[in-house]
Amino acid sequence: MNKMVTLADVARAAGVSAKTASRVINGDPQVAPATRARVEAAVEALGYQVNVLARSLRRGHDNVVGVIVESVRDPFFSEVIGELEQLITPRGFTVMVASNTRGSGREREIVEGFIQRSLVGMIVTPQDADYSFLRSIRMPVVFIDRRPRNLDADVVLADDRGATLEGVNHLARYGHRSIALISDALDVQTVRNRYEGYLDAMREAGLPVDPSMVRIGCLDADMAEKETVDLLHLPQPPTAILSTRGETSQGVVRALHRHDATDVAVVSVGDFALADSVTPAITVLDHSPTLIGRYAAERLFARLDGESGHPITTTIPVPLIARGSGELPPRAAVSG
Amino acid sequence: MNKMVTLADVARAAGVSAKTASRVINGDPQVAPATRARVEAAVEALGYQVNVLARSLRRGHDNVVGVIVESVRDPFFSEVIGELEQLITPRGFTVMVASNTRGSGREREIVEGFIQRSLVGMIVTPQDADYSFLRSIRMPVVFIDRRPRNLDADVVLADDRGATLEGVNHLARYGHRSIALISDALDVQTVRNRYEGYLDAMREAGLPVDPSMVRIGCLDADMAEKETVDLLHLPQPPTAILSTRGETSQGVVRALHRHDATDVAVVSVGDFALADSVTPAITVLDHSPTLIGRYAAERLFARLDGESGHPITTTIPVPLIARGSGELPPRAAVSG
DNA sequence: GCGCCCGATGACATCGATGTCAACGATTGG
DNA sequence: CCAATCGTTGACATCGATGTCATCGGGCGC
Repeated sequence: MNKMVTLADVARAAGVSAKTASRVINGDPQVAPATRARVEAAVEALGYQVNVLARSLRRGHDNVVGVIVESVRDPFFSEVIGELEQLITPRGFTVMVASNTRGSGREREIVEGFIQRSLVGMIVTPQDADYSFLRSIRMPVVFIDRRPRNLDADVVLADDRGATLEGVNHLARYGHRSIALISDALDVQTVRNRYEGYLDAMREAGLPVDPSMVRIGCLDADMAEKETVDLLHLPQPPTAILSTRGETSQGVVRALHRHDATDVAVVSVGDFALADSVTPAITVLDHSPTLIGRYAAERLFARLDGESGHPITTTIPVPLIARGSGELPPRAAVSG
Repeated sequence: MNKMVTLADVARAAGVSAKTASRVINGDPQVAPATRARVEAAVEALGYQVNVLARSLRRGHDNVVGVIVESVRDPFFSEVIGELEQLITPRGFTVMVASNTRGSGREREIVEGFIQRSLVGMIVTPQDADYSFLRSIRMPVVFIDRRPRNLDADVVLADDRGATLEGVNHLARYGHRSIALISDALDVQTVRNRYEGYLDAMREAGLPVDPSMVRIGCLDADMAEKETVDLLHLPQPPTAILSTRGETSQGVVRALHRHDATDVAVVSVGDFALADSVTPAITVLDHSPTLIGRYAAERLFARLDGESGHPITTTIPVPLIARGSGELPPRAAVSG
C-alpha cells in the first residue's frame, strides 16, 4: 500500500522541482531557507527515504566496502572484521562480508560479485586463485594475511616465517630438542612461510627434524586435537609443541588437558580466548588481527584519498608473549 | 582508462539490441542459439560485468540480506553471522553487516540505512529503540535474541528465563546456597529475563538473595573478572557463580584461575572457546548461536517465499551441558 | 492460398536520483 | 539607466539494465 515515496513526490508536495528537493537532501547550501523548510516538512510528512541504489547508480559507486575473509566464524577473522568495521563506518561506508571457505573454488566468483556491485573498495584474504584478472581494476583493493598470486598489490602481512622461527628459538632456549609442529595445510602461503620458519629454526639450532613430529594439514581444532593425541602416544613423544594457528592451538590444549600432559611445552602462533587462563597459560606469538585490520583500513583510506604510488606491503610485528607454557622445561629433564 | 563496459557495448559488439544482450545475460530461453553464442563471445571479449546497482534499481530490490548484531567481534554473534551467511549465500544473496554497539544511539539510523538500500530482508538484534517505525514496512525483518519494542514481528529467542532458572536449580541440587550472579547490564531485555530467572529460582529454592552477590552491569570479560575478584574478597565469598553470558564467563574463569579459586562452582549461560579445556571444565547452558542463526534464516526464507500469516516467535532450547565446574560441591562442604 | 500463431528480436519507457546548464528576478556598480 | 553579477531554481539528460509491447518472418492448419 505504501508505495515507495520518491524524491519527485516530495518535490510535488513541497511545490518545487525534484532537483531542488535533491539539493535539500544533500545539504546543498544553495537553497533558500524558506524552500529548504518546505522540502524538509514534506520529507517528514511523507516519510521519505533516499533510494541508495539510484543514488549510487548515478554517482557511479556505492558507499560500501567489501571484506572477504576465510571464515566469518573464525575468531581471528571476526576480530579483523570488527576492527575494520569500526574504522570504516565513521567514513560513511557500510561493510559487506563474504567467507571464502577453503577449497570452495568460488574465490574468483566472490570477488567478481563484489566488483559488480561498484563498491568503493575491497579488503581481501586471498587463497590460491590467480589474481591477474584484477590487473587493471580501478577500485582499491587491499589484501590481508597473504599475497595474491600473480598480482602486485597493497598487502598487509604478519612476519610468518619470523614468528615460527622465534617460537622454535624460544623453546630451544628452554632446552627443548624434540619440538613438534601442528600446522594447517600447506596450500596456504601463510602456512608455508610458518612451516619454513620452523624448518629453518630447527636447522639453525642444530635440531633434527623428525618427520613424525611434523603434523601438517590440521584444518581445525578437532584435527589438531587428534594429531596431538597421536603425538602423545609416540614411543618418544615431543617435549614441546609449536602450533601455527590460534584455532589449532585450542585443539592442542584440549588434547593435553584431556590426557594429563600439560607438562608438554606449548607455543601458539596466534592468541585465543582463555589462552591466559588455562594452566599453564599459553605462550603465544601475538599475530594480531586488530593490527591487521587497522593497517588494512589505513592502506584502503590512503588509496581512497588519492594516493597513487606503487603497491605497498605492510608487515606487522608478531611479538612473543611468555605466559608459562612456552617456558616449561623439557619433560625428560623433569623425570630425569 | 578501461571505462565501464555496459550492456550496450556488448550489444553493439554482438550486433544485437541491448535487450537481447540482457536476455542472454539472464539466461532467457527465448534467444536463438547462434545469437546467444555471439553475445556470449562479446561478453567474453569485452570482459563485461553486470552493473548490479542498475539491475537492482530496475528490479526494485537488491539481493542482499542485512544483518545487524550487537558486535561482530563477539564470538557469539560472529557464529550467528557465519551460520546465516552459510544458509543465505546459496540463495544468491550477499550479507551486509553492521554492529549496533550498545548505547551508541545509532540503532534506528543503522536500520534505516539498510532500508534505504532496498534489501530483500533483514535480521536484526534489537536494542532499546522504539521499533514502531517498522510497522508498515514491506521488507521481511526477523529479530533475534530479543524482542523489538513496540512491534509485533518474527522473533527467534532462547528461553533466557528458563536458562538461569535451570542454572540455579542445578547448583542448588549440588548443595549450593550462596550463588552469585555475574550479569550484563539490565537495559537489555535478554539480560533482564535471565536476571528474573535467577531471582525466581533462588526464591523457589528458598535461598536468600544477598545483594552483594548480585553483580549487574558487567559489559565485558574484564569487568566480569573484576567483579569476580571482588566477590572472592568478600568475608563470605559465594560457593558458586552463575554467569549470564559466554564473554563474562571468560572473565570469571580468568579470575578464579588467577586467584586459585577454581573450587568455586561455575555455570555459564553460553558456551565459549576452551570452556571444556580449563580445569575444571565449565558447565554451560548452551545458548546456541548456530541454532539462532538457523531458525532466523528459516523464518526469513519463509517470508521471502510468500508466507504471510501472523508474526511467529521461535524459542530455541538451552540445554545444560555438565562438564564439572557446575557439579562441584560447595567450598564449605570441602573445608568443613 | 489466407490467416493465425509462435519464436526471435528490438524500440522505447522506466527505475529514482543527480549533474549540467540555462533561466530568472533582484541587486549592484559604473 | 543599463549591464554585470549573484543567489535560486528548474528542465532535461543521464547512470545501466530491464519490463512492456510491437514487429517481423515463417511454418502450419484449413
